[in-house]
Amino acid sequence: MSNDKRHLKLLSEEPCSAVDTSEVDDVCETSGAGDAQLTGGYLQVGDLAKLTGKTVRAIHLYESLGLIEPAKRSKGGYRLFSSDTPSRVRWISKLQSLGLSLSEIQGIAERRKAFGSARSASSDLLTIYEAKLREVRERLAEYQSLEQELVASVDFLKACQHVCVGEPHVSGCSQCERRHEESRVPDLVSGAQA
Amino acid sequence: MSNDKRHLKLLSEEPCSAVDTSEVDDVCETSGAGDAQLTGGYLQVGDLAKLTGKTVRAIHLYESLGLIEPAKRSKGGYRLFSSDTPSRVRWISKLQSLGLSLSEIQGIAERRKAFGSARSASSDLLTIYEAKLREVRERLAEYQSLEQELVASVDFLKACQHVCVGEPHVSGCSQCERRHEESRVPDLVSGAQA
DNA sequence: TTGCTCCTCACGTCACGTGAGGTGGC
DNA sequence: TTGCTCCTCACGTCACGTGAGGTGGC
Repeated sequence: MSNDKRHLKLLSEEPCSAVDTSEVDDVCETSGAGDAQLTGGYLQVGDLAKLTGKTVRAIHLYESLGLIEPAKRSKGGYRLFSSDTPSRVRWISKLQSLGLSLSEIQGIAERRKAFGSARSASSDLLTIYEAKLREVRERLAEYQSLEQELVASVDFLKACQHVCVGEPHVSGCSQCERRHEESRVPDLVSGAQA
Repeated sequence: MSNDKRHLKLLSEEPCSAVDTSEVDDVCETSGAGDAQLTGGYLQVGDLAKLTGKTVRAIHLYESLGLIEPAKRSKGGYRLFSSDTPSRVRWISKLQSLGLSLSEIQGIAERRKAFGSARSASSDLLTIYEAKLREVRERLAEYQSLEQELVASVDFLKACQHVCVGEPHVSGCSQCERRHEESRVPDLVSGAQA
């Protein structure tokens, strides 16, 4: 009935690599030309990308939408981000994983600015997260049933491999399937026939 | 390191509604103008859409890509689909949920046609499904950690509601958070600050 | 000078969404 | 005739991808 067209993108978590020689505790340094220590503690866009698993293009997009902002620019025009930006980008990423569009995320950010009180700001987030928690649990159930169907399909196809001796033609599959007595043919197998 | 840009769309399962007066066992009839019994057992595009939770536009797209095909057309040009098409569309849908693009699905369908033997056709599917099973299990783990972070964030924000008495300004949140002694501030909460 | 990273356009892509203008079928 | 469903273009959308052509910084 409802046309739920939500996309759910999942994060590649990319945790900080262990070596961390800096005193700033929220930023993992990467060795090389873009090292934050060479840019006075700031992160270049490539560093930010690596730390968050996003592309440079995506980060440019988030900036153009007002979701993040470089602390300043180098004299050559390079964006220099402060050390709390990775956390901000991860926040955007996780909200996307929860099915929010970038314009919905803009809305949340703008409401947060508009709210006078901390109480109403946190209450706004609370409402959203409670709803998303219910949705995520539904998605989890759907994924688990997909997992089960994959398991059933793999089992079924392995049985095919044993039954189909002597290289019969593909067109025979629809008849053959009726002879796997064990159980019903999974959608992932039956749908594969044109 | 790797830029995994997979989208995962989830299905709205839309199981057949119970009432089924037809003899065809794979199709649930919907009452009304589009009733398959009025079109000689065939399904109109709107029926197919309802049965699969897809839009008419999506079904047109799948046809243009050669993934499905109407059994015939009415004299007025209406597409008439046979009763096994819903299963085919659900197959497409589930492969999309597994992160396959429509052109990848085209590839699978074309290879299936090209394969001479049933054995090699099922072995092709088997390879794909085994890989997808591993991916789905990774996604499940990621979703579960998202769920946990949502739970932690909801708890945290509820604590905020109790701590923030007297309508302090939002800007105070970053200081306030340090006083919730219980645990670390979740990304979903800390990232919300600009 | 070399090599890597960055800059700003700006068009391309994927899976549809959304009308526009018209016709079929009971 | 009315109302619902369908038809075929064809442009729009969302979150980027992917060059093009040029410059910064060690």
